[in-house]
Amino acid sequence: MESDLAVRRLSALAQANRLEVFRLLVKAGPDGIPAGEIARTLSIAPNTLSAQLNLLSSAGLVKNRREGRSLIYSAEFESMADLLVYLMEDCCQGHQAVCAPIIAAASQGDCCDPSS
Amino acid sequence: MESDLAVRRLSALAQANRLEVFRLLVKAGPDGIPAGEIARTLSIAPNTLSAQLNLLSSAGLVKNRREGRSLIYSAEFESMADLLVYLMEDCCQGHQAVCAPIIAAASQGDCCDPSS
DNA sequence: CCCACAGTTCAACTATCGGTGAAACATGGA
DNA sequence: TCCATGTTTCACCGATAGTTGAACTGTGGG
Repeated sequence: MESDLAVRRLSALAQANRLEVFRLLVKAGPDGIPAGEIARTLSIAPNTLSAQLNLLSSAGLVKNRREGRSLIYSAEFESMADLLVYLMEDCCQGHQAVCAPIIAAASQGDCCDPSS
Repeated sequence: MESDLAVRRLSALAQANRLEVFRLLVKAGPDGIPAGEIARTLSIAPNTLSAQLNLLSSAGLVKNRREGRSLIYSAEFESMADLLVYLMEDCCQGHQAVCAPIIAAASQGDCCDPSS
């Protein structure tokens, strides 16, 4: 990934509302959530939320599809994975303090089960 | 980790200069680099860099020690690990698209060797 | 003690960001 | 066709971030 794109994704996540929105969408999974429901859930004005979703979308962290009158937003899981891999890429020049806890967390089921 | 702290760390990394500085320090390892050398390496004015380092420092991503006339900065690897774990925590509600590539990257030696 | 060097702090400027109200657009039902 | 619903777009405002020049602190050498 290019440094520029990493900065755009990091700054897309570097705001309380957007981080909450993204985490909500991540929890929701591939099915996603309509914009209006996100707005009600997080108590964000619809127009404000729309701007935030636009930003997340142009950073490639979120996508949307229309379903009737609703726009369903969902997380772009691969982009998120790219970002995390990028942040870890140059982490371990002979010392494992960075990655070891992450692998441990993943292996202990804090995240997904690596055995499947 | 609290959401507030995650936002502070993400926004500390969400800027081209600071992301480069942090990655440089990560590559440098625990020994760290003097502020002046960082400034020369990345062509950043010393006072500008100082402000950036302050921000990274107050986010807990960087620490410094004095050595003679130099201030040696180094990455806080545990904080970085905390942040990455936080971003992965709620990632996998029944689907593994997020974490699988990360574990794969770590296992394939893109990061550190998980076997040791 | 004085000076040079390494960094930091301060004040100021500009640019960008996040939020709001009003209006517009898109879709589906009566 | 008209209207209600769901969402976006636009213009604007206040607040915050990043950079710069100037002055300051702290350390070591002669």
